[in-house]
Amino acid sequence: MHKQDVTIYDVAREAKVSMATVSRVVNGNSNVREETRQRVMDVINRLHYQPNAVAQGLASKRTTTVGLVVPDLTNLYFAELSKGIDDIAHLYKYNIIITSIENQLINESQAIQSLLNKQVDGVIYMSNELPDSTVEAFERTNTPVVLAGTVDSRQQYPSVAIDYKKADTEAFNTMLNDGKQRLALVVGNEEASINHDYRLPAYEQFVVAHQLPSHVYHQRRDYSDGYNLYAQLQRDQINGVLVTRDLVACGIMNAALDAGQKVPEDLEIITASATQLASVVRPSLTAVKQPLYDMGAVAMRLLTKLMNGEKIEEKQIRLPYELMKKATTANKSAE
Amino acid sequence: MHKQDVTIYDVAREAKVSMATVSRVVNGNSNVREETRQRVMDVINRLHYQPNAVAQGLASKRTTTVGLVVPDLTNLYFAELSKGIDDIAHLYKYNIIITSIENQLINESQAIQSLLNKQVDGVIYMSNELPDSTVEAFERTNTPVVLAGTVDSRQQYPSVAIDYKKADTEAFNTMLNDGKQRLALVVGNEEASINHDYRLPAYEQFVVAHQLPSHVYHQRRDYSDGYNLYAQLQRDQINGVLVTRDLVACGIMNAALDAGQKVPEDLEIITASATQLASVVRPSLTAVKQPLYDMGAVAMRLLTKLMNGEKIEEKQIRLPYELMKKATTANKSAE
DNA sequence: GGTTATAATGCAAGCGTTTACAGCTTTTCT
DNA sequence: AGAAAAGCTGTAAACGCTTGCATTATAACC
Repeated sequence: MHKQDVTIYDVAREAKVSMATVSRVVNGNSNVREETRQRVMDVINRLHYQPNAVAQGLASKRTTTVGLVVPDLTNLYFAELSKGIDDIAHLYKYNIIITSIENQLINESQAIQSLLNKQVDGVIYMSNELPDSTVEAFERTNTPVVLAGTVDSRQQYPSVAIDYKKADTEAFNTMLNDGKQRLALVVGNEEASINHDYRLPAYEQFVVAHQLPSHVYHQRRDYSDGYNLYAQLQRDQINGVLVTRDLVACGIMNAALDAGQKVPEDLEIITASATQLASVVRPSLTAVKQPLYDMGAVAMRLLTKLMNGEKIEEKQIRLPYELMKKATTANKSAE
Repeated sequence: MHKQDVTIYDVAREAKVSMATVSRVVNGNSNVREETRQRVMDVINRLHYQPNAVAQGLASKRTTTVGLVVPDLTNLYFAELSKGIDDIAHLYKYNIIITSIENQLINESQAIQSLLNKQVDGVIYMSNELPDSTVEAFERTNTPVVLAGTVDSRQQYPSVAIDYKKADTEAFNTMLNDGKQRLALVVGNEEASINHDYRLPAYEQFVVAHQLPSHVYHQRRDYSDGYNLYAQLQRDQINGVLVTRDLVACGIMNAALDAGQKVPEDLEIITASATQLASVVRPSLTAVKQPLYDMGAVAMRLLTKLMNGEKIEEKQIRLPYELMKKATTANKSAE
């Protein structure tokens, strides 16, 4: 039914050279006389020849394609990371096959396998969990993997992130300085490495050090989770809360506002991963601003090196973050 | 350096059949004796054989991959569409190569060409503009294309959208009924088909019919554009505005709130394409709720038919939308 | 039981490239 | 000028699969 019709062979015939030579000019191999190169280029342009990347992939065993594994396309955290990845990927002429795994571990295996069957040259993995089955599939195919905005307890793959422990501690300190003594932590999955290895320890250490009560709420993932959680926070007399996801933070904030509370006076809310969202809602949320775009970009750059066979010096890359305080804007929308 | 090592040939040898037979069982061809099929399957599992999709693609001329063209990954409008597309694509076993064209017409050509060189079986195109060069590339390769959440004046490709003209008119009517007489329209690119062919005509028709002044603002694409536009709206004494993008709408709203105005009492803001964002900000925006997920899903389903060579009856599909009024919530956050 | 249809398999030619390797032409050097 | 080196180009064998066609095994029929 479709697909191109002009092949490297057609070009070769028209230009009166061999396929090998055409291939060389297409791939910028320098072993071609300028005159020949020009002649071939002319034919290429005249015939609108475009190399068939599938055939190239088969012959060269490189597809110039990378896999992007992401839990949810509509999660701005990952979307902003992806943008950085995408830009650098383009720069290095890679295409991106995107695979969303939607937290259904059931068929993550299938999705990953299908990705690998496409012979991607590398994978950027973004998700709070990296199942064994997935690691095994990566190992089996010997595919370079980089984690972006993601950490894994195995520390097997390079990962680009921020220092979560430090950031969280700074956030708690901010609230404590604001006089909030009843601090809470709201996370998604307690067992995810990011929480298990960083956020929870940071929190526990903090409350112990300052002799504060400990309140951790987990399995809060979306807006309504946050909204509904507010009642509980109120019962527990929480007046400062660090929330991992800003959509959840918005839910909490709106519930608080709807209940007639003032933010941050009555309840200070800090989001541990700010996206577009955090800067649009009012009153603005205090936020840990992770350099998402840069994290994605660095991760992708790292992957290009791995795909090139270069060895990486430092595998666990931690980028600087910013804690953006927005305490005073509260009254702007309330006045 | 890497990649799998067990090929169809290994399986054939181990199972004492020909490659052809292995290929048949892999592809579920029914012309295989059950006993043989079982034997081959056993070997496949034992050897962890996985077909090389690149080789399959070359041999069969079908890659089971579709291209997704999107302006910006972090734009929730497209992200929500993409989610619908992604789900259906998975259902039909297609992988997705995503290409963001970031409004830089400069290298959209390159990006599209690179996508087509990968021999995608079809493309879903989402963007306000469909340049001639892109159409030519599609035509040259005879690739099925479906537009999602996108319209094009050529009406050459199937498109899945809503009835923008009707939706906009309904939005203007709502504002008029609320007593707003100075209505404005805020769009991105005036020349984009969606605006040129639908939104602007709808607006002009409406203001003429009701003898209202006409105020159109264009080239407003992001949050700060909206925020900065507010001063102008105030100068023009606008009290009702339809904004195509909700991020822009949020900018306008926040500027209005910062200026001490009440929304919607002093300025009614309706977003013509609601995303997550519209439901999180306070006061909630009145919004035209497009069924983005469904639009994506329908578009992808349509594409599977085209890729299958089926003919499509109706090319311009218009799904129902919803106008969600949120007038009364304004005081919730203001009290 | 011999014929025919039918199901199951194998053969081998692609699919459109890349890439050793070899061979031929120039250059360069002495 | 002749030899060695370097630069160009072509030949042909992969790459790992699909698929039309031929062939053989099995089933069905009278």
